Amino acid sequence: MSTIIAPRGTRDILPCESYKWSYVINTAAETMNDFGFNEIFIPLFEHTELFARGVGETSDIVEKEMYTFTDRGGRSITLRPEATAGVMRSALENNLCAQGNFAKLWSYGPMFRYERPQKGRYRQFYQIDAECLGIQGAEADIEIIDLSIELFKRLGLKNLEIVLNSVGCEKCRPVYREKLVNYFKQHESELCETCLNRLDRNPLRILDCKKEQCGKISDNAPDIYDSLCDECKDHFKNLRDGLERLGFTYKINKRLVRGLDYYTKTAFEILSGDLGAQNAVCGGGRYDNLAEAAGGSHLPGVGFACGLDRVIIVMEEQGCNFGEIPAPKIYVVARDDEARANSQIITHKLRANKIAAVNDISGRSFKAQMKAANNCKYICFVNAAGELELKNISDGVQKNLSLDEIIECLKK
RNA sequence: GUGAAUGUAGCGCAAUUGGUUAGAGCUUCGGAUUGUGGUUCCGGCGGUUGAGGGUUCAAGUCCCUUCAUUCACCCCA
Repeated sequence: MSTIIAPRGTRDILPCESYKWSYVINTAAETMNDFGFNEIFIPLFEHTELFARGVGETSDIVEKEMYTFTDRGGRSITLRPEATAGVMRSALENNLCAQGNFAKLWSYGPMFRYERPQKGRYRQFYQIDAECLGIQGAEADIEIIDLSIELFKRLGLKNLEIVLNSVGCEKCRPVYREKLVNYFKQHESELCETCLNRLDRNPLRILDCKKEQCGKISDNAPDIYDSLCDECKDHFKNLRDGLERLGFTYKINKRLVRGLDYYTKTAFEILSGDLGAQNAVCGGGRYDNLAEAAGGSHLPGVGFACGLDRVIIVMEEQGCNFGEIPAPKIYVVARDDEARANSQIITHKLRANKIAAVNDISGRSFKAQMKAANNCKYICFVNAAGELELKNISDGVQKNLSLDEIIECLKK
């Protein structure tokens, strides 16, 4: 019988790494709080229909990447491939934006997509998510981008690039779409096979094709900015002005077409040069039609998703700080075998006073205990008679103290 | 889903190109020395060479299958 291993594309975040994840999540929680975003917990799975309708039938995610199964009640269920649709569903279901109110929400957790794993890409991967619902104006877009940049700044990430685009709305996108199709039809013979496929289903994505021949054709394709309606033009201008007022530099990329169908107007990505081919650490944009697609009433929104796995890879490569590696404050060393019971009692009492304490519970030698104690700040020696000595490891000072005195000393 | 590379102690690696009982290092455990730890020295544990099949007198090494990892394509966080 072979031993069972983790499924492809999943992995364990082991203790030697998990503290880094806690650090990033804690930093995110602080940042979100400073921006007035409230944490929300939503299910890891939803009705398949939510993603099919919300994310879009023609998106790659829905077409080939979802973990979908039928539950025992015959319902079609899907492990969430992204968070926005679920947050939107929850906001509608719980009337978070009733009576013209808005909601600023954040969340984090695992997402699931059936893809071939590679650097910075897993089948179960983690995202930090922020969504601002109920606000039509570009101030919300600006705040969302500001928030993502501030988060990365606090994490110490360097060499990031903001890439910006507008993909229009339900009024102007069809017009642009038609122009595009007409243009590409003239060059049908030169397009690659996948792009030919996109021509009918999702022509905007041809702009995103990285093949050289398609790229050349796209270079002369109609410009989306010529097709934007006045509202979208204004929105995009307000966004750019706002970002400049905050001192951000960004790049416009007309080729930036988010893979999820629900995006309208603003689309943005934050890229890092320190990843491989999967260089986006954060992606987001505005989705004013998602609520209706999910069967609700009109509710505009803008948000981002930040790839935790990728952020941590970049932070490691850039030598960023992950805070202190957690270690107990004090190690209770049994002087001999007869003192072992006492070491457990003392440890128990220290913990009851909220002092992080450990003792050896594996029968190790005195020397081994001393060695293990080396990553603590203090050592407490115990003998069979229950007498205690406290040693400060950094300066080597050691003195006889009662348990109460030790607790008093460590609480400072 | 496609392509390429890789898979040997817990970890990172070696094994004279097919040849005897698969080796050191780090880690771990024990001992000695050091003031009772972080240095040094000695010793122990640790392996069905990813799995299955084949070729051969002989396979870690060659062939096939399979699983997995890594990187890239596609796409995305």
